[in-house]
Amino acid sequence: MARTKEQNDKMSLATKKKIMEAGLKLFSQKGFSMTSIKDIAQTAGISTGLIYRHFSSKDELFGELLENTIRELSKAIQFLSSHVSPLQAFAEMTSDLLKDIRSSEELSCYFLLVTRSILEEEALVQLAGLQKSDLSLFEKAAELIEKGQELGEFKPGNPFKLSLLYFSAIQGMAQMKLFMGERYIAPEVQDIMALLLR
Amino acid sequence: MARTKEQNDKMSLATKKKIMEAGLKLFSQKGFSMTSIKDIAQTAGISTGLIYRHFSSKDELFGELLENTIRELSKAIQFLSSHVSPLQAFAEMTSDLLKDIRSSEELSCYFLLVTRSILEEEALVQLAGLQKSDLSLFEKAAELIEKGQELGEFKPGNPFKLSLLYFSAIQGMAQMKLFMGERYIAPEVQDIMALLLR
Amino acid sequence: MARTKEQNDKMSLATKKKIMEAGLKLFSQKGFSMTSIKDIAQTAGISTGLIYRHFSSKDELFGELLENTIRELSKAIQFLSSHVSPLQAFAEMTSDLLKDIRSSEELSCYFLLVTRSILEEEALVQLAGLQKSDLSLFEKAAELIEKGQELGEFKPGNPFKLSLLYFSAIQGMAQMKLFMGERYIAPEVQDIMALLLR
Amino acid sequence: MARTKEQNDKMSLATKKKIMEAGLKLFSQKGFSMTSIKDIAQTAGISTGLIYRHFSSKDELFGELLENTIRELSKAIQFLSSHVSPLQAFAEMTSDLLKDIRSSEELSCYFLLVTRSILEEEALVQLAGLQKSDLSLFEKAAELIEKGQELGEFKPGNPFKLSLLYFSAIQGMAQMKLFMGERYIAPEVQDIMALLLR
DNA sequence: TATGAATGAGCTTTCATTCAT
DNA sequence: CATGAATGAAAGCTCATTCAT
Repeated sequence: MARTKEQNDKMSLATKKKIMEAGLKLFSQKGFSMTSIKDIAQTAGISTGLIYRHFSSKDELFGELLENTIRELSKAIQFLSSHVSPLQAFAEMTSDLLKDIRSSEELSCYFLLVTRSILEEEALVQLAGLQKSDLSLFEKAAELIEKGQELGEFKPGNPFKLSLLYFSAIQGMAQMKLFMGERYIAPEVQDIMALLLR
Repeated sequence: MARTKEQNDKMSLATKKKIMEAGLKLFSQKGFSMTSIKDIAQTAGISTGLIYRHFSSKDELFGELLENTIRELSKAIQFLSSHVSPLQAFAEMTSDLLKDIRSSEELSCYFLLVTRSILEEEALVQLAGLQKSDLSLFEKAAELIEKGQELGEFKPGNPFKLSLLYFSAIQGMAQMKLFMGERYIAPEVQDIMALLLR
Repeated sequence: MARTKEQNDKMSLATKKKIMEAGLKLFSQKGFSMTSIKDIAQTAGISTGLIYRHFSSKDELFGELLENTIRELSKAIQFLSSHVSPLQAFAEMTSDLLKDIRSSEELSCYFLLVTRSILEEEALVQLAGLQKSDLSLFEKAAELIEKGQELGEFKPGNPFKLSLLYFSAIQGMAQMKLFMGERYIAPEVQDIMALLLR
Repeated sequence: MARTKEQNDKMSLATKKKIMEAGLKLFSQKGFSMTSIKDIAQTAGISTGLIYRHFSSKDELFGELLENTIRELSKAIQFLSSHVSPLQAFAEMTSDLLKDIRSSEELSCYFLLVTRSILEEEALVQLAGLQKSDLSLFEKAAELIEKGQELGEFKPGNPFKLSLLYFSAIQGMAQMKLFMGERYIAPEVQDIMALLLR
């Protein structure tokens, strides 16, 4: 008879994953408008029509990728909150982020996807959720910074402002890496930490 | 004949200026693909056809704006080089850049235009020129940093790497400002300088 | 081997019948272009692929339904010819057609299918056959009308023209019924017969 | 300088008229789905893109044509209402409609457009308005029939039912004409009037 | 035989670009 | 020089059809 349901599900899932990987890569590299459905299909090695079996529109695909981003950011929030020493938490997070940036891997793409999605006005609906999520990341970080300031490890000043300073710098690094490619030389953890420590 | 040649030239120049201002504003706000020629014409208060008397294509308009950016960056390079104290040079440049970012003014737009132009693959031709110009900015800055290191003012380490660190952070700030709008709180000069000083 | 040839044939036949019923219903309700193969498959309770085991294309399915229509019309022709009294023949046929229209049943669908197939230019091939068949229906009816005129029962005038008048009206009723649904009030037999009688 | 505003308006109006004529012809002949924007553009002798300068979508073009139809039907209603003798009113209207059908002219197309729009589920919004308008035509006609019945000119029976009978027949004629083309022989006024008179 | 994932041609729609005025 | 109507290539999306299982 036909394929079994499990076989179909497996195929379907594999295809969806291919599409999302291609989408993440292309959207974060070229932006929403510059990335065509055909591009994504070619990168994923499938036909254009097949994308519409998994996502009802280009916007929806983009939206789902953004939601993933939110989820990834939430994980980072969790990570920050669950650590005891603010200093250690930031050091580890910075180390992870720089590693990602160096290797241009997924999280780095996510960071840029966020940036792009904001600059392009697509996805206005998701944006609300995204900005909130992003802000709450900044706020969680700010709380940690405040705790660090009490411990005398972090430099004094408005903790939220310092949080923004930190993430702006990280974002700039991801962008620059994408811009310069192999010629980019990523900084060391302590270079970034200098923004926060006394 | 009604108007004199000079009058025509003056009008022509004024029109071109209007187009470039509109282009800079829209491209840096919405990105290359999201900005239509009609948008630019409306913002400039002229007809679409007139744009093509001054620029042979949308790409060319974009390219010319990029070239302007390069020129602006060159000025920054000049500024850096002509100052005696590296520390003072960086402090002043940082102050200027942060001021621009705070007020979202022209130079800030230029910065984002560069970023966008890199992410969108339009303007591949100009890119080469831009990257070179950009790199030369980074290199000039690196030279200054090196000098500063010799004077014991700057922290030790690969000067080019520190230069990248500095400009990445600046770029991240500009992006974040655009993202968050009024909610963004720009850092102080010494917060940024912490990246470079011991 | 599991099933016998006969069992397979029976299943096959049952499937084909289900497809044709679904096709007739949907094509006459929504028209050729608005009806998708997926629609038909779902209505028939089978997979899309299976339709192509029975019909080589959507057009062919439509064509076969049209051929059925021709066959139905032929039966009406036979019916007309075999009756002695032209008056009685028309009265009975009219009664049957109005009954169909009132109940929106199969023959009514067929009528509309014909109409639709003519308006949509699909099925150009079948059309030839259909028009011929249709014309021959009109001609048979015309012959009967002529006979009725000789008997003094029908009004004088070009018999073919009267035949067209009659079938045009019937077709209009079918259409109007579909249009208005429950709000439609079908006429009585004698209302239609007034077109033909003195 | 440029074209004057009047010249532009004239060109614009002429183009819009060409589009609407092509649309009316093709939609009523082939139906909404079978008619492509390319078809309309070719028939109108313009480019596809130009259609979108006058109508924001295919649906809107169709909708505007439907609104025209409503307006035409309203005129017919006015015509009916303003005449003194019901008999004369119907005779004249019938004469006009048959003339249109014979020459396949505009009003005939409008009639079929209505029919098609109902069969295809596009234009659901307009449909409400259309059906109401159509019904009010039937009701106006019914009133006239009732008056005629009081004068003893029209046959007895439910006036609304007779009204439907009349318009169904007219609609059937229009359809048949389109179907058979030159081979169609239209009936005389009194042939149709036989539906209503004693 | 039966399934539904996968394909790709073709449709609607957008927009950079041209050109008559 | 200035306009905006007109063009047509290219994008997003649909759906008849194929094919591996």
